[in-house]
Amino acid sequence: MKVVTIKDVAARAGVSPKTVSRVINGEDHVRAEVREAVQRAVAELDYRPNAFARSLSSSRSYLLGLFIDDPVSGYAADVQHGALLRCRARSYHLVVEPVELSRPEWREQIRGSISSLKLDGAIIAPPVCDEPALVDLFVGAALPHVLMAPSVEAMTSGTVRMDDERAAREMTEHLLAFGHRHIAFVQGPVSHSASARREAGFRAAMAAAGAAVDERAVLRGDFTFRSGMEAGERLLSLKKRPTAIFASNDDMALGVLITAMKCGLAVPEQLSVSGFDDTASSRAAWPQITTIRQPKAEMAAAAVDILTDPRFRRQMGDPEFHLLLPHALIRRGSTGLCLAA
Amino acid sequence: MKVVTIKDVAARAGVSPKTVSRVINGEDHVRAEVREAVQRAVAELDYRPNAFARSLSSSRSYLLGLFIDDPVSGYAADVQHGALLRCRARSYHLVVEPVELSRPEWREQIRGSISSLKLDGAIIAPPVCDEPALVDLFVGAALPHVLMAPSVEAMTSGTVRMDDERAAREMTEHLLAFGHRHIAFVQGPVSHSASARREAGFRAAMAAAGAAVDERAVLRGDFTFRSGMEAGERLLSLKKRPTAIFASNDDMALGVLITAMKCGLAVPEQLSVSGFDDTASSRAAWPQITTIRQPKAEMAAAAVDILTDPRFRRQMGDPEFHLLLPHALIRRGSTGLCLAA
DNA sequence: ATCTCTATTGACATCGATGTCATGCTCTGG
DNA sequence: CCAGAGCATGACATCGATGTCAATAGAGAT
Repeated sequence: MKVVTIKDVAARAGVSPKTVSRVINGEDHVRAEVREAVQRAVAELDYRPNAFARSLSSSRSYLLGLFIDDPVSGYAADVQHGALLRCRARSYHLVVEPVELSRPEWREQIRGSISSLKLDGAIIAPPVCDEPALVDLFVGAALPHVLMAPSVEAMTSGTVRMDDERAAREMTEHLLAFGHRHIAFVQGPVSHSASARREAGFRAAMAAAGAAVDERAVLRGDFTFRSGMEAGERLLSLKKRPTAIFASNDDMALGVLITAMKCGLAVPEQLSVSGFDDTASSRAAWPQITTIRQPKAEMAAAAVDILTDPRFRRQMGDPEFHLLLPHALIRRGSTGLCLAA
Repeated sequence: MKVVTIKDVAARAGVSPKTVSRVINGEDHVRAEVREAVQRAVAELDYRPNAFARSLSSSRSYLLGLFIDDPVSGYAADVQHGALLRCRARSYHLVVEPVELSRPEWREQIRGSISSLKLDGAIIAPPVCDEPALVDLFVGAALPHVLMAPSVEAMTSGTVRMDDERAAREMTEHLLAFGHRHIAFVQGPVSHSASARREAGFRAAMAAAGAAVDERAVLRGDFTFRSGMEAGERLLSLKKRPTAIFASNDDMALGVLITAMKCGLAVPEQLSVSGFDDTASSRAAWPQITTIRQPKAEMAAAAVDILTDPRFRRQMGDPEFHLLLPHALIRRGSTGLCLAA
C-alpha cells in the first residue's frame, strides 16, 4: 500500500519537490528537458497528487458544489450530468448537495459545506437560486457562484439562463400558426420564477395575435405529472373546451396527454399538447410531445466554465459572466392543425 | 475572511488543540466540564473543521464514491438520492463518478479518483458492478466497496441486492393468477446481470404453472422506452397475440403500454402490461403500471452504512455485509383478468 | 572583463488537523 | 502510606503538497 508522493518523483527525476510541483501545475520557469524528465518520472511511478494536501496548502479545493432542490428529477439529472462532465474535463470534482428548504437546518448544512469543504465555487439550480436568503449565504462567504435560470441578474453572482419568455412566446405562436385560438395554459408553481416568465410569454403572444386568453383555461400546476393530469381533467371538461393545451413543463404535458387519451381524444387531431424543457417525459409518450429544448446540460457546463475561469473572481460583474443560452422549439407529433369547427 | 481554526477554539476554551480534536471526534478521556467548555467555544466561534487538513493527517477522507454507468437515468437518480441522504446523516460526502466503459480511459479515471481523492469507500452500481476488470481496480487498491445488485456475491466486496428472480416469479404468478397463459416477456440487455435473473424467474413460474413459453414472444430490449415500443410493436403483430406482456423494466413497460394504446388496445381489458423497478415511468402513464418495487434508495443507503461501519474493513467476508433487501409487488391498473376467448 | 538582469531552481516554512507518546494526576488495594 | 493502574492532558512530529524567498547561473549590456 505504498503511496507515491511528490518526493519520490523528485528523487527519481533528480530535482526538488518544488520543481515537480511546478511541472504538475504547468507553471513557467522550468527548462524543457527538466520538465520532460519529471513527466517521465511521474508516468513511471504512476504518481497522483494527493488532492487534500494540495488543497490544504494552496487553499484551492478543486471542488464545486451543486446545490439543488430535488435531485431526483429528470431536470436535475441533466444538469448534474452536464456539470459533471465539464468538471472532469477541468480536473475539478463535483459535490452534489440537496437543499431541503422545508427543513430548518438547511442554512447550517450549506454553511457547513461551504466552510468545511472550502468549495471553490457553487452552482445554484432553480428554484433555490431564487431564494435570496440562500444566495446571501454565498455572497456573505465571498464564494463565487453561478445562478441557473434565476429571476434576476444579480451583480454579485454569475448567471446562466435561457430566454423563457421568448421561448414560451414562440411555442404559443407555433400553436397559433396551426389555427388554434382557444389555447389553455398550465402554469408552473410560483416557487419557480421561470413559471411567471413562461406565462408572460404565452400571454404576450396571445395578445399580439389578438387572441383572447380564457382565464378559466389557465390553471396552476406544480410541474408534476399528477398535477398535469388534474389540470387536464379540468380543462377537458370545460364547456368551451380548448383545442390546444400548453403546459409549462414536460411532466405536466405528459399528464395532460395521458388524460386526453383516457378521454378518448385523438392527439393532435382533436387536441394539441405542448410542453417545455425537453426532458425524458416528452419522449416517453405517443405521440411524442412538442416542446422547448432547454439547454440544461450546456447551462451547467457553462456554469462550471465560469467558476473555473481564473478571471471570474475579480470581475463578477463582468457581462461575460452572465450568459444567455439559446433554446429551440422541437416539433414533434403532439401538436397539429386545429381541426375544430 | 478570517478562518477559525482549531487553535482559536483551543485558546478560547483554555485547552490544547489536541483536546479540542478529541471533543470534535467524540473520543474518550475528556472530562465532562472540559468537553462542555470546548463545545461552547466551538459554538461561539462557529468553528468548522477543515475537511482537507483532517483527511491529510488522519488518512480518512470522509468521502465515498458512487460509480455509475448512466447518471441520467431515473434509476441512478434514486440510488444517488438514497446514498446522499445517508452520507449526510453520517457526515460523509458523496462524489458521483460516471463510468464510461465505452471509452478506453475509464481505468485511468477511476484510478485517478481512487488515489487522488483517497476515497474511504465506493458504491458500484449496476451494470458496471458486473465488470470484473472494474471491480478488480478496487480490490487491487484494497478499497472497501459495495456492489449493488451484482451477479455473484464476491467475497472481496460487500454486496447489497434484491431477489430479482423471485420477484420476477411473483410477477409472473400475478399474471397467471389473472388467467393469462400466453405471456410475452421483454428481456433486458445482456450487460445487466439482473436481466438474466428476471428472465429465469419468469421461466420458472411459467414452468411451475405448466404454461408453455412461446419463444417468439420473448424479445430482447435494452431497458429504454424506445426498445419497449419496438418490442411492443412486434409482439402485438404476432399471429398468436399474447394477452399479457411482462417487460423487465418500467421504461420498456411504458413503451409497450404506449404502443398498445396506439394500436387501440384497451389496457388491461385486452392486454395486461407489467414492469419492474418502480421508477417514475411506471407512474407516468395511464393506467399506471403494475410493477416490482426495487428498494433502490434503501439499497444505496445500506451500502453507505456498510462502508462507514468501522468493522467492515476487517471482515469483508462477513455475511452481515451481504444484504438482501425485500422487494414488493405493486398492483396498479395495467394488469387485470384475462378476458380472451 | 565586469555588471546587471532574468530565468531557473531549491530550502524552508506553512496550511490545519490528528497520531504518538510522555507527563502528571487521581484512585485503588495491600 | 505507597506502588501501580488508569485517566486526562499537552508537546511535538507528521500528513503531502505549495508559497515565499534566496541562491545560482547564464545572457546581454557597457
